Amino acid sequence: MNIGEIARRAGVSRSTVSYALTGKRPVSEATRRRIQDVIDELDYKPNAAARALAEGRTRTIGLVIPPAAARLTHMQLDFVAAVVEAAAKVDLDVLLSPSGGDHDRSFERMISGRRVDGAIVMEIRVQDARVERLLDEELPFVGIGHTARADRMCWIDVDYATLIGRCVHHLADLGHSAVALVNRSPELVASGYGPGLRAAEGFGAAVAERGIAGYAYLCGDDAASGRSVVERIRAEHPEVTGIATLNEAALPGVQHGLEDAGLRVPRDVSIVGVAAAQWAQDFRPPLTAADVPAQQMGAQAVELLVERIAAPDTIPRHILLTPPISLRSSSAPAPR
Amino acid sequence: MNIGEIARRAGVSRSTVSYALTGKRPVSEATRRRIQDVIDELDYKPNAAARALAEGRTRTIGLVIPPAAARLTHMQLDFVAAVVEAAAKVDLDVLLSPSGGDHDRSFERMISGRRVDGAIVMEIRVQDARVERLLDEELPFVGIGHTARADRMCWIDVDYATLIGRCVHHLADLGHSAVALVNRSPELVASGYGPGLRAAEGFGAAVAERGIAGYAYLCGDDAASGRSVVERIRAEHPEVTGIATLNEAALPGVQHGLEDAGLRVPRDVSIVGVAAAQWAQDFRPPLTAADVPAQQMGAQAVELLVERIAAPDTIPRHILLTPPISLRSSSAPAPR
DNA sequence: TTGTATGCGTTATCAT
DNA sequence: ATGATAACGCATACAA
Repeated sequence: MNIGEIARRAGVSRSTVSYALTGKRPVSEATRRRIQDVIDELDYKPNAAARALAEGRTRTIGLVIPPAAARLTHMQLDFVAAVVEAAAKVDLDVLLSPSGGDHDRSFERMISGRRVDGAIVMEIRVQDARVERLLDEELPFVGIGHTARADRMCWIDVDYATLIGRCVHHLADLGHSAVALVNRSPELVASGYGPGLRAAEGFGAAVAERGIAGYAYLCGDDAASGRSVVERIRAEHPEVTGIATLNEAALPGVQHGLEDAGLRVPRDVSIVGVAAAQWAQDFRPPLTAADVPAQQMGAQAVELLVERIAAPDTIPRHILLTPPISLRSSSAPAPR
Repeated sequence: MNIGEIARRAGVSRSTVSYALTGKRPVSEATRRRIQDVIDELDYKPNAAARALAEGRTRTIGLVIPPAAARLTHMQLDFVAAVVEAAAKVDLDVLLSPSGGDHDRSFERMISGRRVDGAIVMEIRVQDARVERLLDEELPFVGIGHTARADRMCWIDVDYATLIGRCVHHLADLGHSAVALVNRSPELVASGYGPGLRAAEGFGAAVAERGIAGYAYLCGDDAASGRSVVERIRAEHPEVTGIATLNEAALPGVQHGLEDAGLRVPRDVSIVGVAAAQWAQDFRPPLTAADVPAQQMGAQAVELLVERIAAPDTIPRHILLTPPISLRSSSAPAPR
């Protein structure tokens, strides 16, 4: 079923059908109805590929997610969900590309095949090949996270340096004098993962400012690693009574590890994190944390992208969020 | 950059370039090289929409996910991840459509716009408008889950009736004489959600067979509901010492609720579930559960779909999985 | 208000 | 082994 067939049955030309559909040209009420009847009868829908070819746009956006998708964190999952919902709301389809490094086939198909009108890229690294690729392909995009050269792109991010700093201050305020940072995985941070690097900075600055002892640990993004990082902290710095973290996935393991060591949260050890709100609430005990508004961010990313697609040559906008810390039950005054 | 430009610069016709690219017709080594050089130089990639239009296929599959995407369970997330990975592996792109009922715009775009060569539909209900739609549109698809008329479609599913039955038998074997089923949400089950209905059947059959007391409860897919269902169970049937569930999302709340009531797992109450393996392991205490191999299922769904796209008129294949229960730490002999 | 003709970038069917 | 050319289904500039 194509537009020609509709035109034939309605006794009009193809262009009239097309215009009746798009409304880009006035069509008399009579013929409009006649056409609509035929369309309804055969339930005709224009072919997306043909339309994309003729129109030069696909009405689709790409969403570039981390490749090891099975290990998406709650926060990442919330981003994906929010992006998909927000896109659907403005009648945009979402094409998923699981790609991290460069030269990824699905990423390349998306970009150079012009399968999408624009893209949202998750888990941006400080230097990111995908960003370079998108820039020189001149495809509109927005990052969730930003590169070192932040001015060249459109992005939305969370101010991890400040947030982890606030975690430290909160712990210091509670009287903790030795704290540890449980950062993301060694591989991720080594590859220049922005939040990891910035969290480390913020942590260093804050402990220096407060004059307390601070020890930064890298930790794999899984429960087992969380467990073992606790063992390392206990062995190397048993005086630590406060933990700041942005590693959601490790936290259940951290919790188990503390339990194994006979330590209770928050009586013996306080934990303060940066995490998705929903997740922080459901943690046990409910986690004192800077709640990252992942859903809102996903929706805003779509907004930014839509803007950018409409006006690709304006200067890139940025949004940097610094959500407040929500006090819950995982932090308490330092034990005496 | 289009194929014509490549042809011009290489001094050949467009068709020759096309054939050099697809290999569907022999091309002399000399011209092939010449063409390839031009292609590499301009890094030309064929336009996806044009190709789709000419070829009649999009090299894209649709993935229909539940609409309230923010609340995807771990198991659902694992499906999505597995599908995306498996699809990427065979150079298929994935278009996401968050749609539950019928008449969903993104679903309709996908189907009638012929944006995809086939689709994978998650969270199938016993009677499912999307399935009907796909059937009469004659678009190849496979369901994760099956309808009442299972023979008409291609699907892969988990045998919830049997698995929940096994949970009950496991509890009975441990001496529990009063058990409860924590099912999925009232809305979901009321709308004919297969796993919910089949779990209830399996539960009923098993408690009858063992001659123990069994109480089936519906429960929203969230922690708060989990908490309140425990309160209800405690109030109405305080003798219950065993819980069988397929409601992952409620389980943290169930756990909290039991704690609030001063009950410990598994000392006072045993919990046995049907859940994603990863999640069951990370639960506290590690959950005795039938581990749903979500990743494998996602990959198999893609395989089935690829098969079906290649041969749409063969009789539909089905895969019904019954993974064994993995004993972990959430189940123990009934308290005396 | 409506119709005609052309272009979008490929693939594929004829020819040669 | 290669070239011309007609689809593919729609949008739109140009005519009437």
